Amino acid sequence: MPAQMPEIPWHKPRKAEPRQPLSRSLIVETAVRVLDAEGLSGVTMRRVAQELGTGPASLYAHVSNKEELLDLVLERVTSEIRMPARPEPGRWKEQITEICFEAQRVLTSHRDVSLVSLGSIPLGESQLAITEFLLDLLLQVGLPPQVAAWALDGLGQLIDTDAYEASVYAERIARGTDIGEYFGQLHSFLLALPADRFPVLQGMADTMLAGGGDERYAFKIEVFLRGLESYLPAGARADRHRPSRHRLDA
Amino acid sequence: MPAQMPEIPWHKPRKAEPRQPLSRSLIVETAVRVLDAEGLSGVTMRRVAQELGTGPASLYAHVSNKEELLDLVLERVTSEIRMPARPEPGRWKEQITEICFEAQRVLTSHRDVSLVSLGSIPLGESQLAITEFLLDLLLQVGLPPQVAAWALDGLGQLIDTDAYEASVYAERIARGTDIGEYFGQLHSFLLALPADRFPVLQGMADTMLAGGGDERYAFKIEVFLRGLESYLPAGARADRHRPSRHRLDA
DNA sequence: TCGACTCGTAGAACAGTGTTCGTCCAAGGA
DNA sequence: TCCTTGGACGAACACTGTTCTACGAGTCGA
Repeated sequence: MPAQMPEIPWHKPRKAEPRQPLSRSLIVETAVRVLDAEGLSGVTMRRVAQELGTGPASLYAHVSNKEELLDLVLERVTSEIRMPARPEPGRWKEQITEICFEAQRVLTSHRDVSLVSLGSIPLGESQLAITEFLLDLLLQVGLPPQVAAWALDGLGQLIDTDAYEASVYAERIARGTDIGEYFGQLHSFLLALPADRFPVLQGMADTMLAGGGDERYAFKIEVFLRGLESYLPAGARADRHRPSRHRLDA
Repeated sequence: MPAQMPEIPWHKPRKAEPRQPLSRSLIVETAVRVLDAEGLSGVTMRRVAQELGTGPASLYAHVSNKEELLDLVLERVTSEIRMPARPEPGRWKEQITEICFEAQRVLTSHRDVSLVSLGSIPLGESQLAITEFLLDLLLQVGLPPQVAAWALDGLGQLIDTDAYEASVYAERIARGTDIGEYFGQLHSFLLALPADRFPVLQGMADTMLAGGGDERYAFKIEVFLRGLESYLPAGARADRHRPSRHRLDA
C-alpha cells in the first residue's frame, strides 16, 4: 500500500459531515426547534440549515419553499393537539370549549406559530382530523349540515386569531415589556380621550381592559356556541340543550 | 449680473427635486398608493421612497419605523369606513351587520392591508370612533357593560380575520389562479380522503365548500349576534329583540 | 450682514432575507 | 466498467429594514 498522498490544500474536502442524512422530517423537526427557541421570525432557511450544519441551498432538495416548510411545521405542531376519544353530544358545548383551550395551549406553546395558520386552508392530516371530529360532533348534536360546515370555519378562525393575539402578547413580554406598565399606559390613554367625542369609551376604560386572555377567550367561545345553539331544530334543542347559567347573564 | 459659473461636474447638486416637501401625510398617502398597486408585500421603504423621488433614509425623519408607517396606513384606510349617523338600537343586528360589510368592503379594497390590523390593538382615531359607536349601540340595546366590551373584541377579530381571508383569496386570483379550478381541486381532494378515517368530512365535501365569501361572512356575523342576544336581560329582550327568521333555521 | 445652529435630505453601507445557478460527489443501474 | 441521477452546497443575486454620516438650505441672534 503506497503512502497516502497529501490533500491538495486549496482543494478541500467538500463538506465536514451532516450527522444524519438530511430529510424532510429532520428539517421540519429542526425548524420547530428553532421556532421554539427564537420565534417565528427566527425561522429562516439559513438558521435552520446552520442548525443542521449545512447551507440554505441544501434544504431546497427536500422542501420547495419556505412557505411549504412553514406549512409542514404547522401540521407537526397541530398534531400535538390531543383530541377526546369520541364526541359527547350530551355536553357538546363543554367539549368544544375544552378543545378550543387545548388547541390554544398547544399553539401558544410554540411561540407565534399561529400566524402561519391565519389565511391558510387547513388541509394537513391532523388539521383534517380535528375538523372531522368537530363536524361529527356538531352533526350528532342535530345542527343542520350547512350550519355545521360553516360553523367550523368560524370556530377555526376564532381559535387561530385568539392564539395569535395571545402569542403577540407573549412575545411582547418575552421582549421585556412590563405588562403591568403597558396596561397602565393603555388605561390612562383611554382616560385621556376627549370626553366630547368618546364619552362611552372613556367612561368604560376599566371595563374595556378587564379580564385576562383566558376569560375573554372563554367568553368569545361561549357567545359563538350560544349563537350556534339557536340553529338547533326545536326537537334537538329540547333534550340536548340544558341552558347553562353564566355569571354575566341578567 | 455676472455670467453664471458652470457646475463642477463631479460635484453634483445634492438632489433632483422632491416636487412637494416630504411630510408624514404625504408619505402615508404614497404608501397607500403603492399598497393599492402592488399589495402589502410591495410596500417597502425603498419603494415608497422611490415613488417620492428620494431614498429610503429620508423617510425616517418623518416616520420612526416601518411598523409605524403601516399603522398610519391602516388608520388612513380605516378612516374610509363610513359609519351611520347614529345608533339604532331597534335594529341593532341589522346595523352591526351593515357596518361589518362596510368595513370589509373598505379593507378588501386595499389589497391585504388587513394583515396589519391582526394582532395590533386598534388605537387610531377612526378605529376608536368605530369602537365608540359600536359600544354605544350595544349599551343602548341593553347588554351588560362587560358583555358589550368583550363583544367588541370578538367583533373586531371577526372583521379583521374575514377581511384578511378574503384578501388572501383576492391575491390568489390576482396572481392568476383560476378560482374555479382551485375549488375543483379542493373538492376532489376532499372526495379522495380515506373514507374510514374521514367519513363525515368526505361525505360533506359539497356542503363544506358551499357558499361564497359573503354568505359565509354573513353567517358568522349572525351566529355571533345571536349569541350576544342571549346575554340580553329579560326585559330588554322583550322589546328590542324581534326574532328574525333565517332560512337555515329548522 | 454674518456666522452658528438647527433640521430635513440623502448616499453609502451593514447585516440580514429567500431563492437560484452551477458544480461537485457518491450511489445505483446497465 | 461507464453513465446517469439526485442530493449537497458555495457563491451569488436581488432584495429587505435600518443606521451612519455628511451635506444643504433655512432661520435666528448678534
